[in-house]
Order: sequence, then structure tokens, then C-alpha cells
Amino acid sequence: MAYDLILQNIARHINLTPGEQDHFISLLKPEEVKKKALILREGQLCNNIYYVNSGILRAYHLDKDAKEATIMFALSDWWITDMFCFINCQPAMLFIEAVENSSIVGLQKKDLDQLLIEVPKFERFFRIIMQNAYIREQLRVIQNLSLSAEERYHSFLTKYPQVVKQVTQKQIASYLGITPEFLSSLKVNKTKN
Amino acid sequence: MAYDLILQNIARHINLTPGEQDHFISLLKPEEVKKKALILREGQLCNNIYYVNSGILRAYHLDKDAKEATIMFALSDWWITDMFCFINCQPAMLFIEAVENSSIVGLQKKDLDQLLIEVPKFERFFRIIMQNAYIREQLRVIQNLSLSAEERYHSFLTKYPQVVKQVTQKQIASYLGITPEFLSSLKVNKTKN
DNA sequence: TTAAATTCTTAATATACCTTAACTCCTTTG
DNA sequence: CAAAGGAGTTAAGGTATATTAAGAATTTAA
Repeated sequence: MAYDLILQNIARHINLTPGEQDHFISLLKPEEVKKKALILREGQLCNNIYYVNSGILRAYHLDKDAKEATIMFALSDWWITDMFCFINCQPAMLFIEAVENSSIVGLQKKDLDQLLIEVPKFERFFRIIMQNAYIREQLRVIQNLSLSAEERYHSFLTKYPQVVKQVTQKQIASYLGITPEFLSSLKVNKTKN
Repeated sequence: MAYDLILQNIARHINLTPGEQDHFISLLKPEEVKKKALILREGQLCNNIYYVNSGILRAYHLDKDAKEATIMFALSDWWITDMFCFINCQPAMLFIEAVENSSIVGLQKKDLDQLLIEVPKFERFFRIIMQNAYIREQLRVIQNLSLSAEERYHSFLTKYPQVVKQVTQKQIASYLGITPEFLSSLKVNKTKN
């Protein structure tokens, strides 16, 4: 397991000394996950935030009718967790599964909390990570409120072309908040126009 | 204009020395806004993040059919801005208006950037602010995807009882992503059951 | 390599929510 | 205080999207 990618990810925002880099890496728990394996289940304590080295993860929620709502896809170089439950030490609301075989690293809540105290530079790093995540979700809320299903689909295609290649339409539909049948019919109309 | 409230807001997460407090306060621009006044318009540069001392603000987006989508309400003790445009120095996508006469303080982007460098403790503070904002938006996305209009309405009533008292139903409807007419009909059914 | 399972598609029917419109009740403002 | 505009309500009719079901295509697993 190479840590280049995650160190680059961090170096985009803060500069670590070699010692700080080593300390940070010592906290990481690398993990290889097989396609369809779950790294988090609803109801479990969510103790880890994950960085995706390669592969792709998907976080989803199951509603009372067992319908899936995809909350996010995490490609290579993304961070993912059930943030509410991670921060508040609550049982997870989300499932996180590997869409493809993936290589990830986990960082435990207690280790992160201590890291933020010992190396306060990381506060800046995670401020930026959280800020970007907030902005992403806010843009999604805006689109959910003001675009039709078809418009959201096209926006998704242009915003996440890499994800489109790696996940099923059923999963894209559950991200957009529509049924796979309706997504299928949208594609037909697109070809016709 | 008293700065107790905003200092308490900050003291909930970090400890400032008296000197740091004074420095921080020197960066703030207090402003009294009248009901219905806009403090940000779509297309303007969004140079400020605002803290609400008293009153209530509303951020909304206008879609291509001039339909409003309410993105957030900010009560007393909340922070609000068009985060994407604030961070990226882009023209705003959002309008921010005062729902009632409000007393707010603005903090300019350039002053915040410098503050984060001069007093790095603020990185922790804004990390927590961004984190909470991210969690809020993510919960909203989950609800938008998995609840019916009626369920979202009831959830809103219990989550933001204070907001319910201060804004119109039209504004609540535009937050929920439904028409005021439909919200009105939901209330009738609730009474009947 | 085949059987089983899952995904994708198509189409008919159903429904949650929208649109329009008309009326009442408030609130704002001159 | 009167007039005008906006907010809330109700109801009829319309549309975007869901549901159900069945067959075809693809993937998974034995």
C-alpha cells in the first residue's frame, strides 16, 4: 500500500514536515475491500472516516420501504463517511459499500481528534474538506429543488463522467431520486430529440 | 451593537485571549437590515459571510422560471452566506434577504483569510462550522430523497419550530420543494386525520 | 459453461404533486 | 382610513414521475 496519493491530497492544502507525514501515516489503517462488501452498516457505530485510494465506494440510506437513496459516490482521492454519526458517535444511518474492488485507508475518530490537537495544521485541512463537502451538498439541494429529473440526470452526466462509467443506472437513479424505470425512459427520449 | 452573542458563539468551540477577541471584533461590520431588504443579489460578488445577531435571514435561488427555492433560513446565532461563491470569489447564485428587521455582522473574505493565518485557532472554529453545515445539508438530501412532501413538512415543523413562527407558508413550501397550494392542502388533511 | 440472479427496457396504469383560477383574509402603504 | 398587493385556501384539471409486470440483456456464481 502506497501513501503517495493521500499525501498529495493533503499537500494540496497544507505543508507537513516529514515527521508529521510519518505520524499521520502511522494512524492510517489500510484495507482492501471486495466489490459489494459493506464497510459500514446502518446501526453500527461509525468510528472511521475513509480515504479512497483506488476503486469506488457508495453511501446509501434505506428508507422505511427498503428503498435505497444514494447519498454519495466516492471515487479515488475522495474522503467518505457517515459524517453525522462519525462526529457525534451515533449509530450509522448509512450503508457504505464498495461498488468495485477498492483500496482504502481508514482513520479512526479518536486518532483524528488527537491529531487535530497535536498537529493543528490539520484543522485547516479538514476545514477545507468540510467546506468543499458543504458546498457540494448545497449545490445538490439547489438542483434537487429547481431542476427536473431529466435536467438532474444531464447535470450528473457532465459533473461525474467517471462515476457514470463505474456504477449501474439503478445506482444513478437512486442518487437522482427517481426510479430506474423512469431513468431508462429518460434516456430514450434523449436519443429521440 | 453588542458583540456578546458572537463571542459566545465562538467560545463554544475555541478559547480566545482578550487581544484576539478585540482583533476579531475589529474585523466585523455591523449592519441593520430592514425587513425584505436584500443583503446579497444573484450575480453580485459575494464578499461577506454574515452572522445573525437578531432577526432572521433567508437564502434563496431563482430558477429559469423565476421560481424561488429556499436554501436556508438563518435565525439568531447562525452564520450564512452563498458559500460556493464566497469561497471561490464567484458571482452569487443566491439572494439573501431579511425576513424580519435584523441585526447582523459581516466578515469580509479577505479579512477572514488573513484571520485564519494570523490566528490559526479560527481554523478549528470554521472547521466545526463547515462540518455542521455539511451534516445539515446531508440530512436534508437524505430527507429529500426518502420522504414524501408531507413527511418533510412534519419534520420541518419539529426541527425548526422557531422558523415556523417567523416565516410565511410560501417560504416554507419553497424550502420543502413544493407549491404553497399543495402545502395548504397537506395541512387540511393533517387536521382531518 | 451453464443456471441463477440482477439489471435494463418497455408499456400500461396509477398517483403525488403542479397549474390555474377564483375567493377571502391580512398586511402594507399612501 | 382606503386601496392595493400579497398570502392563504379550495377545487378542477393536468403532468411528471411511480408502480407493476413481463421480457431481454447482462453479470454472477456454481
